[in-house]
Amino acid sequence: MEKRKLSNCGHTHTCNHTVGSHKSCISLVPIFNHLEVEQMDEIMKTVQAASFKKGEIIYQAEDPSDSLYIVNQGKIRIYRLSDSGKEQLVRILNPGDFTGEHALFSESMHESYAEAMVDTSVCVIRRLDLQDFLLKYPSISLKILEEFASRLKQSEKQTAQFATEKVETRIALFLAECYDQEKSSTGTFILPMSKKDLASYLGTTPETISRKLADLEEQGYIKRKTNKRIEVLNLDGLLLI
Amino acid sequence: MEKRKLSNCGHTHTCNHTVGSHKSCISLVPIFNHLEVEQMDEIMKTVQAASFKKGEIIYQAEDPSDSLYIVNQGKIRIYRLSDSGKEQLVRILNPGDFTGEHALFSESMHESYAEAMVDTSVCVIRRLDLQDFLLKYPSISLKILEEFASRLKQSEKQTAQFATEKVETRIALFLAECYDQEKSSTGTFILPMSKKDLASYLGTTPETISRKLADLEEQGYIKRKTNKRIEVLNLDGLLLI
DNA sequence: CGCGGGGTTGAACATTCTCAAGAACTGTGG
DNA sequence: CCACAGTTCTTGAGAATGTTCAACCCCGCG
Repeated sequence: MEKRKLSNCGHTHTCNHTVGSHKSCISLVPIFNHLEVEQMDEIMKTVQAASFKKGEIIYQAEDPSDSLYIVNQGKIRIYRLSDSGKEQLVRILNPGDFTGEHALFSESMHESYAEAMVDTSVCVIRRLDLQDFLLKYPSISLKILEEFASRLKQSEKQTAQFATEKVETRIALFLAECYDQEKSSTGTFILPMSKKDLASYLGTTPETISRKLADLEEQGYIKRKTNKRIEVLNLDGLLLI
Repeated sequence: MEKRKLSNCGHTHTCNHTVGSHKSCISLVPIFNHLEVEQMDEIMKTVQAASFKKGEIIYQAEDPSDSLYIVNQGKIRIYRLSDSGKEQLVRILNPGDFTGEHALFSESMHESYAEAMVDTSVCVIRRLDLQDFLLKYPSISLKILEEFASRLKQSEKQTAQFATEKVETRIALFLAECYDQEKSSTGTFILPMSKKDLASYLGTTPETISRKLADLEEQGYIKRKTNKRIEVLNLDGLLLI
């Protein structure tokens, strides 16, 4: 956190240049997007803005966790370090995504690291402010519970995948998922991260990713168009690996 | 769900024999144990009891999920099946634990299986009843959020462990954790499940479990007293593997 | 006492990792 | 616009780690 810039934009409405972007930031988040204008304004008063340069650490393991971070612009890498020092990429946050939720409702430490992948601006809500708000407007709790439930489901699914599937299968499933999400008409999609990050995310090495992609191409399931762009030739086949 | 017995014990207070056990069941659960007597009674009115014989399935993947299950007596195995048909043990529920939370807040399907490991009785709360209750008493939401946050944290930790640690390390960490939880004065603990289940939980095979335990014993970290009872000789060593 | 399931052990095999070297890409300054 | 430096990516070969399959053991239970 070397050159971090913090500006409080809620209590005084003098810094007009950022208020607008906060609002759009907050309203992007599923948790909040059903709120009335007045409630939204109330939240806005407690929100702070912060920006981070590429490579800066937003929080790290062992830091006390007491804020929710919502991405306004940019990209954030969330990763963990194992006891043996190996890194695992947990997820990548894009505008509208948030992090910091795990410790928001219980006082505790972060167990992961958040790093700005590019210059990034975020909105910060402190735990106590959010808790007040939740007690006042219970409907938000249900939204958050929904989001938590969905993350939990996703995480348990991923755990099961690690436990039961081999690397090749995990890669194939990942490709299929990316393809699904982009649903471009060209039959192609773009890998959402570097192969290095992908390896870390899937619990393997860049070398293995490289080799398996070559295998999949050789077997006619996919075709590598450029470094990051991949064409899917046989989706059903991919899902059966 | 062959011989499942359902009895509604809330709306009429005639079946005294079970009301007591429900109450103790509910009050065991962290989510509810801070409630006032009146609120508790209100919940009790919406709770149903169910019992399952050893081996019976409580719910399975694809079943619509609309209830929270709280274990009163017995043991429940929660597991998943991968696309390729392999099974992964997600967790084992003991009295006071609950399941069904993932889909409680969003309409969806179960993705896992719940099977009674022994004769088991549970309390069931339907989604809509619980949601009403949450909106009425927001403080419960915070408790549930806390529980969710803790599960999410745990699950992400486990995912990261699968992604970065080899089987031997995962086993060592698991042993250390069991040892911690039992903190018996004898320096021993009891494996909480069969080696078969343990293999499924840790994403490996019974053969590997067997071999690694033999290795750990040979290297002087542990000593197998009986089939399930293990003595820890060098905890620090275990944690460094 | 024999049956069956879990548990253990061995040997061959499959998968993935590691290390090392070279190729391709990216961004930067001239 | 090009050349260079620093990455990231790919490929190869050998080593480590786990899995599979098969045989056997052990113990509880009918």
